[in-house]
Amino acid sequence: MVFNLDSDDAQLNYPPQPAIDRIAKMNLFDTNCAGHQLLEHIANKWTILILYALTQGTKRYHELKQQIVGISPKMLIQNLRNLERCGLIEREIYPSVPPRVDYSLTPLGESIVEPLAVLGEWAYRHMLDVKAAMEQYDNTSKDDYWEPK
Amino acid sequence: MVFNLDSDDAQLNYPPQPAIDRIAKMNLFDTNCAGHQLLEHIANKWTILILYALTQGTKRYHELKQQIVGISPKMLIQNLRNLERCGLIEREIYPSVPPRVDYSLTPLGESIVEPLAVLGEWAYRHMLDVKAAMEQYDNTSKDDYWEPK
DNA sequence: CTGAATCCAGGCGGATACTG
DNA sequence: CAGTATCCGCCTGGATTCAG
Repeated sequence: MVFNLDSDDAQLNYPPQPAIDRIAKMNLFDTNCAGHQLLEHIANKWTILILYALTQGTKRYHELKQQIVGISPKMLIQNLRNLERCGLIEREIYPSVPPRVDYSLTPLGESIVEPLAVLGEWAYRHMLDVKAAMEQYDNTSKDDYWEPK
Repeated sequence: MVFNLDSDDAQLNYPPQPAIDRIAKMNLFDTNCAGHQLLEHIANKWTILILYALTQGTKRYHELKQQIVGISPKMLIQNLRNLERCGLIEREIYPSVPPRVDYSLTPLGESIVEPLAVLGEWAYRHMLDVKAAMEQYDNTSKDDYWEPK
């Protein structure tokens, strides 16, 4: 097998090392580890959805607001700022009237698209399994497992 | 190309379709979509760390509490219950004195290990880039971009 | 149109003490 | 040991309004 060293992501899954070993090598449990803190930034609902939206290309503020149903302007801006601060997205301002602001992924931002896509696909493919499990849990646990006060 | 239908994960990355196309096919932006709600459950710091820990095998309550630095008993139990409800982990009770409770991944839970490992590796490999970006952002933005109140 | 600012309720989440 | 229960600060995050 030949590694393409130009692509960071390409060699990520090869050689196919067990996930347990790969995880064990990272000290993500350490609060002081930068990777731990980075995970905290990424691991939230809105951030992930914003990155999903931006994989489709450059978008304006109101386009994002429209696509990401239910997000408030405050949360949208807050997460956009956060992503910009992390260097994952870029903010470009066009000094026109009315103003126009474009958001797009940086190269670093594009590098996280693949991992997030994998995660999203897992959610999409197993959502019914999880839904069924939750319903069963809610039914059984109430009756013969634990009384709900 | 031959798909191994026995393995869910095996066919996830093949054929190598662009992430943008794969994401576009999922309506994860729809709040009503079960996949969207599932993402909300997964996308939080503690849940991910718990799943990371359990990839190393069955663990007891206090082992998890010890490994996941900084988690309070309340958050640990809350996230464990949540994961159990989603069908990702299993809780086994040994009626002994003192009591012993083992937590382990279900087959469904094991299926998410790989996506999470990919995400963790991304965080680990790019944490310095992000850290540098954040520092630069904090320095420049304060002076010549926006005054901090 | 793109935000900033303010207000405010709800809930997240930590600390602690306690139970089986 | 493995949680539960309670208190409570504070921060999230929504709604709304206003500004450039």
